[in-house]
Amino acid sequence: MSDGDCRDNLIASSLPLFAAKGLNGVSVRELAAAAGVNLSMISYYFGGKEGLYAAVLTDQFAILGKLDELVQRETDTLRKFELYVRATVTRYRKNPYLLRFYTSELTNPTASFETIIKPAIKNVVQTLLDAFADALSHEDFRADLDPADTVLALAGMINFYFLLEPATAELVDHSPERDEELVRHIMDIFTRGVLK
Amino acid sequence: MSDGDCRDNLIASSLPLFAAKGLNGVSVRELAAAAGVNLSMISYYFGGKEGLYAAVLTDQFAILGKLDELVQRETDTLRKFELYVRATVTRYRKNPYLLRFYTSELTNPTASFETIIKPAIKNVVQTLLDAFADALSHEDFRADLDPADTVLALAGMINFYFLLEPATAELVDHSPERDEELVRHIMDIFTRGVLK
DNA sequence: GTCTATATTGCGATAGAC
DNA sequence: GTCTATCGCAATATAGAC
Repeated sequence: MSDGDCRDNLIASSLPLFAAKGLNGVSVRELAAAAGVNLSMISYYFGGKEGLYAAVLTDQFAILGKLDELVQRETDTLRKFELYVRATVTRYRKNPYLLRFYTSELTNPTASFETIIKPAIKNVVQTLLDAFADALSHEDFRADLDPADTVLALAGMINFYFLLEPATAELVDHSPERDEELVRHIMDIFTRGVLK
Repeated sequence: MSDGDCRDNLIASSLPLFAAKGLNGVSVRELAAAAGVNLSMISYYFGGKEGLYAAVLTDQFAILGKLDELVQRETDTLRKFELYVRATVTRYRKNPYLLRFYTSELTNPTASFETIIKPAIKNVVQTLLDAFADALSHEDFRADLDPADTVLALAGMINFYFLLEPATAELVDHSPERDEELVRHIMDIFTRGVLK
C-alpha cells in the first residue's frame, strides 16, 4: 500500500460504520478490517479511535459547499428559503451519511459536538434568521410571525423527512425521483399553507 | 432494599444514562452504580444490559397516552392536527428523554428499533395520514397536496424544534413558557403559510 | 510506514455463598 | 433476592522488529 493510502482508506471505510453504529458501536478492529489495514495504523495516523472519528466528521463537513454564501447571494427573499430547502435535499442525496452524524451528535454528543456540529448548525440557523429579517424588511412575510419558530419550522419540514426514512419507508415513497415534488410541496405549505 | 425496588431503581436511573450516551455508551457498572444496586442484578432481572435497555424503552413508550385515539376522537379535521402538535409538545415536556430514544434509534438502530420504535412511528404517521384523508373528503384542504409530504412536514416542524435544542439554545428561546406561542405559530404556518 | 506481538484495562456475565 | 469474587473475553493502545 503506497504512502497516504492507509489514512485515506481508513477515513473512507470508517464513514459508513461510524454513521450506522456510532462512535461506541464500532471497534478499532472492525474499522481496520474494513479498510484492509493494520489496526495499529489508527493510532499512528489519528492518535486513536476518537481521532479517526473526528477526522471522518471533519471530512464530511469539509465536503459541504457553503450553504450560507449560496443563500446570501440570492436576492429574492422567498427564493433564499427555497434555495436552502433545495440545497439541503441535494446535500443529503450526495452525502447519505451526513444527517446521521448531525442527529447522532445532537442526541448522544461526543467531544466533536461542540467543535464541529454545533457551530455548523448555528451557522445555518443564523443564515435563515438573517433571510427572515430580510423578508420582513421587504414586507414579503406577515409581520406577526416569530423568526425562530418560522425558520425552524422550515428546516424541520425538510430534515425530518429524511430522518424518518428508516421508519416510514413502507408507508411513504422516499425515492429521489420525488425530490422535486417534495421541495415544491414544502415551499407551497410554507408560503400558502394547506387551507383552501 | 425491599423486593422489586431493585428492578424499578434500575429502570428509573438507567433512563437518563441510556438517553444521554446510548446503549453502547454506558457500562453495566455505571448503570448499577447509578441505581445503587449490585451489578449482578442487571442480569438477574433483565438478562443483561440489552434487556435493561429494552425495558427502559418499553417503559417509556408505555407511559405515553394513546395519541392516535386522541386524534381520532376529535371531529374537526383541522383540530386533529392541532391536537397532534399540542400533544407532542406535552409529551416531550413531560418526558424529556423520549425524543432522544426516537432519534438515537432512527440513527443508530439497535434490536429495539424494529420491535418498539418503528411500529410506534408508523402508527403516528398513519394516524396523521388518516386525518389528512379526512380533511380532503371534507374539502378543508387544497386537493393538490401530497398526503405524505404534508403530514411529515407538520411532524417535522414540531419534532425538529425539540431536536435542535442542544445546538440552538443560545440562538433561540426554547423555554416551555413559549410552547403555546410555538404551537400557534406552527399551526398558523401550516394552515395559512408565511406570505401576506 | 507497516507489521507482529503483547501490555493493560475494562467489559458483560455468572457461579456460588448467604 | 442480593452479595462477593472471578471468569473469560474483547477492548484500545503501543513497543519494538523490520
